[in-house]
Amino acid sequence: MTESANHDVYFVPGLSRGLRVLEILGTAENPMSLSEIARAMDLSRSSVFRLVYTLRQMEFIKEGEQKNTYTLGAQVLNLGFAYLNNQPITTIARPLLAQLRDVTGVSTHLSVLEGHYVLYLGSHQARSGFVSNMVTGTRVEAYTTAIGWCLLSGKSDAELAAFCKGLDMPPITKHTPTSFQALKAWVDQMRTDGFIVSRGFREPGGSSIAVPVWDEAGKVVACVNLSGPDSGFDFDRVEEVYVPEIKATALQISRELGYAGPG
Amino acid sequence: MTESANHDVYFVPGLSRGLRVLEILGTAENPMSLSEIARAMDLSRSSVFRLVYTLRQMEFIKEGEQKNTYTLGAQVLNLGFAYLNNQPITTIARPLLAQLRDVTGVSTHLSVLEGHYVLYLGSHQARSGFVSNMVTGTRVEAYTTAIGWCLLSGKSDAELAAFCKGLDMPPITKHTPTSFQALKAWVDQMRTDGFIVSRGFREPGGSSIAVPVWDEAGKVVACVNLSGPDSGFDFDRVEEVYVPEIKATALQISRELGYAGPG
DNA sequence: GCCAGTTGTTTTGTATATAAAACATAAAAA
DNA sequence: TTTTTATGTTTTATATACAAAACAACTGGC
Repeated sequence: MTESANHDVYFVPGLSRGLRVLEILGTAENPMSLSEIARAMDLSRSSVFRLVYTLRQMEFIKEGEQKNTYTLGAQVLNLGFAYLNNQPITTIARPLLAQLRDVTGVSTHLSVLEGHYVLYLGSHQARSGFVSNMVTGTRVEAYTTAIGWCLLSGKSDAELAAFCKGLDMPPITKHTPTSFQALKAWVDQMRTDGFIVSRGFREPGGSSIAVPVWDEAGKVVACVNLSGPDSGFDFDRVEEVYVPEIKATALQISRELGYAGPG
Repeated sequence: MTESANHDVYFVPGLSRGLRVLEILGTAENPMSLSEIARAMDLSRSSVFRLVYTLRQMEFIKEGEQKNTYTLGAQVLNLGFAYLNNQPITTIARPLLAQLRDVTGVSTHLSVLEGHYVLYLGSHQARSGFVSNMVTGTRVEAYTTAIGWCLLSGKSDAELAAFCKGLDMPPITKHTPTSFQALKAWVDQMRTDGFIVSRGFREPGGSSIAVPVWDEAGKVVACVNLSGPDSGFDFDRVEEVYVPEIKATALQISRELGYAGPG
């Protein structure tokens, strides 16, 4: 992230800086002026001028309402959705997740592991009641949620240890694992049960059920989950209805990915 | 788009090329090798090597399944959703569109005008029946759809003429306007009625109802629409139920944007 | 085995992207 | 008003990003 560390021979500063301009405009909630960007990046105005000039010509940024201010342009949306569409799993899963939502009446989500984070690729919100604030593109620290443990269940113990190495794990709730051993305990439970039910593990009052999706090599590549506020969950139905339904959906997605193993 | 035309003094080639790498990887359906990218861009391998090196360090691209191949990285998703979140209208509209979907039982969409295209910012799909393939990020030529005419209804005739200038308008269906005059006729109808009903104007068998959203300056900034296959539409209810409901939703969004004009 | 073609990587002289400084304009302060 | 401060833009000497060429590693064909 820090640019000053990148003194590699092959580094292209113009590109790196331009992308940082986009990131900064993305996190800012208001359009920024050229000088503001320059200050935020600790770069000369003349350099930022050229970056902005280039980005504007490529329509990756556009002028804000005020003159001489800039926001992200629609072009970046194209890239974002190109990314999603390049993940074949999203198009496979979309109708199946909608179906699962309709059958259960609970919000459904598809997510993958990206580095140390759970990345939500798609959601179908419940028709009524409170809806989850997890929308496509959201990121959550994997070690803090049942969905994360589900996604980690495909890793070997060695890989899991590597995953934890250098990761500091502050607790979010009293259920949060704060060490490799604690995390492994959750992951082990997931491995043996084949699913995991979270009751307020990450958000007090919020529950979810997570199940893994496998690819043709038998690897865990994604996670399907139901989630919502406790009030929207019928806990009597969890084991008999929800779990079989979500497992069936996850298996169908896995099958369409080429998974040939057991359900 | 073509790079060779950009010999401006202020242009930053490294940035422009890097973004083109992302665009190319976005449109490719398979991960690409360094050499493939170089050929697609008509650039030396050594230059692409440096671009790829930089993009990889910034996690804007990542290695594909095969070695020495690359795909878009999750970082571009961040940018895409940062763009969406920077559009305050999306967060305002989301719950209202979901509500409208529930009331009418038909898929609802929010869209804006981006250049000559209608850009879909958000959708809530119908619970049953066929669902529209319009998902967030989709683009459609504005002149071809009722939604486009709705978004254009805020422009003056002069602006509309400028919009048409240099735009070639091949017909998609027999309803497609192929000239400024024909387009203006549709837009005029939209202006007087305050809504527009499309029956197969763009897609045979597909219908939609579109209504504009205004901002605090009274400008048309977005369009709310219901759409679905004819089979899912109850045409008897259009004028009495659908139109009032969608108008109410659009007005509420407009109000939350600060619009103070008449409904 | 050999050879030819293709790939990713490294080197290097030179064209050029760059940041400081100068400039122009506008807004704020005195 | 004049002065000061901040902003976007242009210039320019210099540091450096670049493309060609050379290289190493791999591939497929014979």
